[in-house]
Amino acid sequence: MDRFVRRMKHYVDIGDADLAPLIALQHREQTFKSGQTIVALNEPMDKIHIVLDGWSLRARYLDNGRRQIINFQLPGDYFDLMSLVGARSDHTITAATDTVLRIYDGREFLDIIQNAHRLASAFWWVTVQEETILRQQIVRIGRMSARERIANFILELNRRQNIAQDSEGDFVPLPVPQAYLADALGLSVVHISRSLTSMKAQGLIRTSRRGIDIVDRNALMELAEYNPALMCPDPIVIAAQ
Amino acid sequence: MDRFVRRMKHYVDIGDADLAPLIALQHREQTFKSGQTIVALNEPMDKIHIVLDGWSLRARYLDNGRRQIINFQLPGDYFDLMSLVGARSDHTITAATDTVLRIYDGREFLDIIQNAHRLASAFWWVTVQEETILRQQIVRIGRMSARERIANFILELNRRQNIAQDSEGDFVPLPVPQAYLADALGLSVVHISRSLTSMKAQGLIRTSRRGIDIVDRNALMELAEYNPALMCPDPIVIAAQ
DNA sequence: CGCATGTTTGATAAACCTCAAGACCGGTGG
DNA sequence: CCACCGGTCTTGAGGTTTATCAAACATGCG
Repeated sequence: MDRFVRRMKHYVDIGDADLAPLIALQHREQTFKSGQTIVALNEPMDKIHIVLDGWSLRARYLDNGRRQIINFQLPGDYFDLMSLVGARSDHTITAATDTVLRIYDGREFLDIIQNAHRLASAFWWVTVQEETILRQQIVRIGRMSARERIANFILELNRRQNIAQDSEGDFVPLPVPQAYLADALGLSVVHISRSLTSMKAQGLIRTSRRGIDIVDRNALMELAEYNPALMCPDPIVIAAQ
Repeated sequence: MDRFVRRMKHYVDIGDADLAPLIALQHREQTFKSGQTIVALNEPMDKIHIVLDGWSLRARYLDNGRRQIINFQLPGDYFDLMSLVGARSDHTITAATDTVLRIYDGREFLDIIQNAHRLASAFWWVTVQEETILRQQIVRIGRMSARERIANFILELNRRQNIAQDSEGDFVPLPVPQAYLADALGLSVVHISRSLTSMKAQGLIRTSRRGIDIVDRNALMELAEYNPALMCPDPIVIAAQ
């Protein structure tokens, strides 16, 4: 529950008392092996998932083996409004690494938040954040060069990671191969590799097997035209009724 | 209210009685000239907008004059979850054509839907649809060729238009210049023009000053890998509590 | 060590962009 | 009614970015 609670508290002034009904709500945990499907295309979504450990991803597959990764879910992420209205999934959700999920029943979850306005507020925030991330992804792949996309994406991952674990580090764990980056950013693996190499040569970042080190954050932010304020709007909570 | 109600009824089995509180809710109408800013970047969002006539658009601007249009709002569209939690806008909203909006106060709107679960359900559906549109936009610009993007986008506009006016036509009004298409699809105006020309030559579409005619829908759908079922999930309503 | 998986590098090709000029079109004023 | 004007669309030529293919190189693991 840890990182998830930390994240909600980051958005909303919510106390343990408010969270109690959620904690009391029945749930189960399930582990998925890397590559395993969590929610298949067109499957009715009636469960709420929360990532406890690992990364999952949303993606759509085109012919010619093309894949577009819509976004990644990091620990603390992953709650889906669609589950609350019982829609069918318009994309696939897959474990990007070995992943541990906490799973609630959508119907029961809905009952809880309908009667706990502070909690509802918190989940609206999560949904707002999710939309912001989608919009940012559109800007990235629509109008940015390869290097800009990568810089921007690294900074976003860093920001999300730091929120989830309440830290301030400059290291961005990247537990997936570069091919995943490619499919997220609409580029080829080869070009990702070349761009990373040039960014390393320029002293912007360092890479290792486990992730990326931000060396020159200012330069990276300039390259990425990254404005964290736009990614993480101030928590302004509408008081519960 | 027309097209907006029609749209909600398309998603949710909602009667006039359910809609009554919304209709009774105080609101105003406002007209924006083409190009006028409706919501500025970083402005607190405390109002709910509904497009009565015209198109508006969400966009982000980068340096070098680059613009990425995130999506268009057509008549009947445009409700923003962000307004309900009082977040600041992370993008600009602009009138793409002369536009008439119906505007509610976010706080009052929230009170209404918190006490009308069927109505809340309907708005969740609208939000789910919005997210679906964002995801589709990501797939388009991330992994599709220029012609595929255009084909896909035309079909989506056509679908949305048909839902809003409960029609089945093959004509897609396009009240904005091709430069807008370019900024939405992450392409240059020149390449948009060339691609449209080649699609006309191939007998897929016809163009006129006012819009695009779908000539060979099947071929267009194949080119676009377009699956309407993924764009418009079946309305499965969770019964109001 | 040998294998599978992932990354880097090189060479070539395709897609798309930019710049620039010309054509079209709708509206406006004479 | 015509001429002109601004905005938009089209076409051409040449350049840049990115993709593709293929091979070499690393790395982790049994």
